[in-house]
Amino acid sequence: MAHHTVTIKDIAKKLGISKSTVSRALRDHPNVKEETKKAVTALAAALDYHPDPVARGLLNKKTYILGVIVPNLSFPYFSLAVSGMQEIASKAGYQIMICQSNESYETEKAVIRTLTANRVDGLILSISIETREDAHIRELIRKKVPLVLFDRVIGDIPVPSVVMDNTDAAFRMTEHLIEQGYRRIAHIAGPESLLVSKQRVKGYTLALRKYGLPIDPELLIYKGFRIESGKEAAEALLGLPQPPDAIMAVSDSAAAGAIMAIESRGMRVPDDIAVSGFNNEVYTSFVKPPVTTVSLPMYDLGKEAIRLLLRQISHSEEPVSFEPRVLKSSLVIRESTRRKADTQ
Amino acid sequence: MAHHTVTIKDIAKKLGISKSTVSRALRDHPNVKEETKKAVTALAAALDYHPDPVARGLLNKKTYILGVIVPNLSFPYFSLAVSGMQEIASKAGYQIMICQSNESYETEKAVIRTLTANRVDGLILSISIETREDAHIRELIRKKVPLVLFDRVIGDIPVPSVVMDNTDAAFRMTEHLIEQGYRRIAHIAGPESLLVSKQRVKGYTLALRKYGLPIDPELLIYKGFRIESGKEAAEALLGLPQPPDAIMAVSDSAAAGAIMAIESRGMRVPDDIAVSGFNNEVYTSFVKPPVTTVSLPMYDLGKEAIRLLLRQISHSEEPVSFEPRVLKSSLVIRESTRRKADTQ
DNA sequence: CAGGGATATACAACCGGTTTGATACAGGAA
DNA sequence: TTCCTGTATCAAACCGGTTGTATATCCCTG
Repeated sequence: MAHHTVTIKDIAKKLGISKSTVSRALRDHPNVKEETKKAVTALAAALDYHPDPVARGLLNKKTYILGVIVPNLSFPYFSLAVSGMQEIASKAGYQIMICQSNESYETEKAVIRTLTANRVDGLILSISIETREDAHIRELIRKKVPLVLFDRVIGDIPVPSVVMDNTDAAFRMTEHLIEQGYRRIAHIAGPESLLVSKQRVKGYTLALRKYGLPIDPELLIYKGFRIESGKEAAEALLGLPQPPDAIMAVSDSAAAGAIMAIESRGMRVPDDIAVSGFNNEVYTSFVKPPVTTVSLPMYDLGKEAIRLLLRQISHSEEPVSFEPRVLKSSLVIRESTRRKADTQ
Repeated sequence: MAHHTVTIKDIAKKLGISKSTVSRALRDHPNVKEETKKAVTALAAALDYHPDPVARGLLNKKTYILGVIVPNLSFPYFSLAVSGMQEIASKAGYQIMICQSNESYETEKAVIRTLTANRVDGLILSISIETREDAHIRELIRKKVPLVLFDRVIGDIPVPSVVMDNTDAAFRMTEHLIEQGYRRIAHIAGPESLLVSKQRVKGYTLALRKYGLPIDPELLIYKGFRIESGKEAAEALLGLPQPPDAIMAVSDSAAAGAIMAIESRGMRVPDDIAVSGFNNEVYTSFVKPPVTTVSLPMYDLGKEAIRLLLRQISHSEEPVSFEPRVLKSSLVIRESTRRKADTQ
C-alpha cells in the first residue's frame, strides 16, 4: 500500500480536531455541532474514506460475516439456496462465507473450526452424508455460536432449522402414482443416514398404507442421490421376480439413472414402468420422457435460513423456536408418470 | 459471550509473564527460552486458545480472505470453478468470500466495493454479461488490489487471467461437424458483449474458412446461454429459406433449446440437423440423442486462478504476466452429431 | 453573580494481537 | 575489573476504530 488508506486520524488531523469527534460526527452523534458534522462528512467523501470493518470488528466483536457450510456447491440444489441466502444477507449488511464439506464429516468439522476461528457472526449448516454424530454441533451450542440448520438437519437438537416438507412431498408423489393406476411402487431412497431420506421413506409408506397397498421391503432401496445410485438400484429392482410398475426416486439424478437402466433393458418409461424424481432440475423438462418431479423452494429455504440466523444475532436473548420451519414443495406432473394403461 | 474467549493476555497473566513473550513463544521466536515456550504452548492448548484473526488482520493488514465474484452460482459452470478455488485457497490458509453479480453491472460494482471495503487480500472476477466498461477494474489496479480475471475476462487490460481455449475449442467443434459431413453449419453464439462469445465465433469462422466453406452471416446468431435463447435462435434458423444442416450452440442449455425447437417442427436430431453444445453438463450424456459437447476444465480453471492470485499476494513486487493462461478443453463426441447420411 | 445544565470537544483507554526499544543478567574477552 | 555480546524478558506503542470521562464554554435561572 504505497498511498496508505485514509483513516479517521487523517481526517482529524486535516480538520484540526480529535479522532473521537470525527468518529462521532460520522455516526451522527447528537453532541456534535452541525457545522463540524458537515465539514467531516464532506472531507470524508472527498478523501473517499471508508471505515475499516476489521478495526470495527475488533472492538465490537462483530465481523458482519455469516458462515455457510453446504455439502457441495456444484449441485443447483444447494447453490440455489446459497443465492437466496446472499440476497437476504447483503440486504442486512452481512457478507457470506461459503464452505463445502464435500460430504465429508472431517471436512465439515474442519471448516466449522476455520469459520468460528474467523469469528463469523453466525453459522448456517447443511450436514454431510457422513455426519452421524452431533458432538460438533453441540459444541457450537455450548459456545453460543448463533446457528441455523437447513435442509439436511439433524434430529433432536436445540437449534432452529428450516426444512422442506419431505414427508408430505413423498406422500403426495406416492399418492399421485397410486392415482395414476400404479400398484407396485418402488422407492429408490437416499442415504440412510440422512433425515431427509427417512422422511421421504416415511411419506412413501404412509401413502401406501393409506391406500391399503402392501409394503414390500424389497421395493425400498436406500442408495443415494446420484445417477449411478439410481441405475444400480433400478437394476436390482428390475431383477426381482415381481418387478415394480413404478419407481419413485429420491432425486432427479437417481431418476435419470433409473430411466437409463430401464431403457437399457429394452423397456419403456412410462409404458412399462413409471419413474418420478425430486428437485425439478432443469433437464427434467426436456429429457424424453419429461420427468415428473417435486419442485423444492431451495431459494426460499436459503432466505429463511438467513432470516432465522439474523433474528438470533440481533435479539440474542429472545427465545428462538427450535421447531423446524417447514417450507412447502409442489408436484410437477409430467409424462414419465402418465396414467397406467389398463393391462388386465 | 458469557465466558469470554481466551486471549494472549489470559495466558500471560496465568504464567506471570508478559503478552509479548507469549506472542513470541507462540510464533517460535528464537529469543524465547525453550522452557517458556513449552509452558506457553501447553497452556494455550489446554485453554483451547486460538489467535484472533481480526486482531492480527488489523495489525498486518491481511485478512486471509479472498473475494470471488461470479455472475451466478446456480450453474455448475461457475460453482465447479469455485470448488476448485476453495481447494487451493484453503490449502494455502485462505478463506474465500463468494459473491454473485447476477449478470448485473451495477451489482458487480457493488460487490467489488463491499469486498474491498472488507479488506480482502485479493479478488477473482468473472465479469457479468452487462459489463461493457472496465473503469471499475482499472480502479482496482490503481488501488493495487491483487486481481485475477477468469473465464469471462476483459481484453486489453494489465491483469493476469485464466481462460479456456475458446477459439480452439470452437474451431475443433466446427471441424468435427465438417468432418461428419455437415456443410451448412450455423452457430448460436453467446451474448455479443462477452469475449468468450467472440472467441468461439472466431474459431467457428476460422474452421469454415480453412475448409473453404462460405461464411453466411444469416447462420450466425448472437443470443445467449440459456434454453430460451437456443430455442429462439433455432426457430429463426429453421425459418430461413436455406436452413442449416448443423447447429453449433454456445452452451449445452442453448443446444437443448435448439433441439426442442427442431423436434417441435417434427424434425429429428441428428438425422435432419445436427446439434452440438458446450460445457459437458451431466444431462448431455443421457438426453436423447446424447449431445456432442465440449468438456471444459472449470475445476482446474478455478484452481489456477487462485494460484495466480496467491502468487501476486506473496511476492507482491515480482512481475506477473498479463498473458492469459489458457487451459485446454476436449471434445466429447456423442450421438447428436452422428455422420451425416449421404443425401444426394 | 454563583451554580446548574446543556453543548461541544479533547483525552485516554480499549479491542487482541505484533513489534520496537529498553532493561537485566548471564558469560567471555581484553 | 571493565567492556562487550548474547540471551531472555518486559513495557509501550501501534493498527483504526469506539466510547467513557474530563474539560471548557455557553446559556439560563435564582
